[in-house]
Amino acid sequence: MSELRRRRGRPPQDEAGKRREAILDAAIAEFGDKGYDAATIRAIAERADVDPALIHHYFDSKADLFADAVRFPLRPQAAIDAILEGDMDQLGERAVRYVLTLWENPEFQRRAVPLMRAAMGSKFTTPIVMQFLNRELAAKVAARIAAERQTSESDAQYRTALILSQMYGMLAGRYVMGIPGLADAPMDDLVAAVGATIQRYIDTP
Amino acid sequence: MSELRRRRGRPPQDEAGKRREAILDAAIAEFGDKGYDAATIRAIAERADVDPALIHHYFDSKADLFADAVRFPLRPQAAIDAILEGDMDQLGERAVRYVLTLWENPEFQRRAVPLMRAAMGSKFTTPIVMQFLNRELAAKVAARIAAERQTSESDAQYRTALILSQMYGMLAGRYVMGIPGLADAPMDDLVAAVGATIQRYIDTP
DNA sequence: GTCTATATTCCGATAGAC
DNA sequence: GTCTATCGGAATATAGAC
Repeated sequence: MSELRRRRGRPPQDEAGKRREAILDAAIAEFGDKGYDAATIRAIAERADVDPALIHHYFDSKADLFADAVRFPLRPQAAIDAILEGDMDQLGERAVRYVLTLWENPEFQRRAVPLMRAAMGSKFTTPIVMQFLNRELAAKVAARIAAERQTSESDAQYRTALILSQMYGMLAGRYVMGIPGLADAPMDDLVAAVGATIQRYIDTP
Repeated sequence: MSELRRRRGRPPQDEAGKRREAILDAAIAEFGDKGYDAATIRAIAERADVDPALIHHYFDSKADLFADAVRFPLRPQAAIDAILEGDMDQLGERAVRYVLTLWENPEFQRRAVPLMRAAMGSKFTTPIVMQFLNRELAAKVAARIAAERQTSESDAQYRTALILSQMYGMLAGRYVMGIPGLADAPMDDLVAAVGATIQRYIDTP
């Protein structure tokens, strides 16, 4: 009995933090498959071939583990500014191409999927994701639109929201839900089609 | 003690199915607030001021309760055909206006939100929602586009997926996540802006 | 129809030996 | 760092009295 137990006397510390990495990797996969609530620490431990208690040794709580698991994708920060700086006429296509290229990176995708799920998960998780999204992205886009197009602040916010809604729908459909026709579409097709939409949300009065 | 218990000796059967309605109403609210996994039968029972066991009397399982709670929104079925029948040139605006009008109905919205959450909830809930969506909606749209525009089946599927992605993003942003600028936009503005997008996804080669 | 009581399982988290 | 053992609670679900 007790055969679900981890094998005992594990070589203490294979290499520095190797098991910790395995835990994070398993957590990303579990949160990505099941969403935050349905994912369990025990299932993550089993997936990482690790004792559940070890997870609590490395991470204080389930919420902390989730935060660490999705930390990576927040990186692109710098590139966003560069994209917004270019000429306004091709901003739509440029933005879509950048976002899609980012998502084609499997490492990014794996960490971003749990965040996309959390954004729609509950009325409690939504504001957490939205706060980050607004601070890192939406505010900058709205400011750029307001400055260039010289519209009111609320109009810029409205245009930004339209852009976000199409971006979210595209990414959710392609990478999370796997909608047929969208998940397997060539990137260039999407850049042209959705890029034109974004551009129109920027331009049209 | 045991003061969390329901008051005993409830008037047997207020009116036919009145408590059952209260349970369904509470379930819609809980599933809408927290999503399927985080919502609990106990919390639903407390919200409905009902004993948890009574829920199991009316509904066999949590999944059954969820299914019954969101059953209503599947109704519009008939109207979809009417919208697709009209002239192709204004199909975009017509579709957006119809969808938004539907969602402005609070009864529809309350039941549709849990479904939208479930669509992004996990890799297990996604196909359940998608199957319904495809059968009731996507297939018809794709057929109409393929017939009218005389494109290949896969091209029609691609266009339909683009349309769905923008629709999902708009509804999720406006009614589920409550994105500022989108949640409070006048319906006519959205009909014009998003309607034009949908129309372009139908038309542009 | 309604509720008490409970079976059964699983959860996140902790204490402490090694 | 790793694992055993377990705490304390909450989950869904069921059996059966009233």
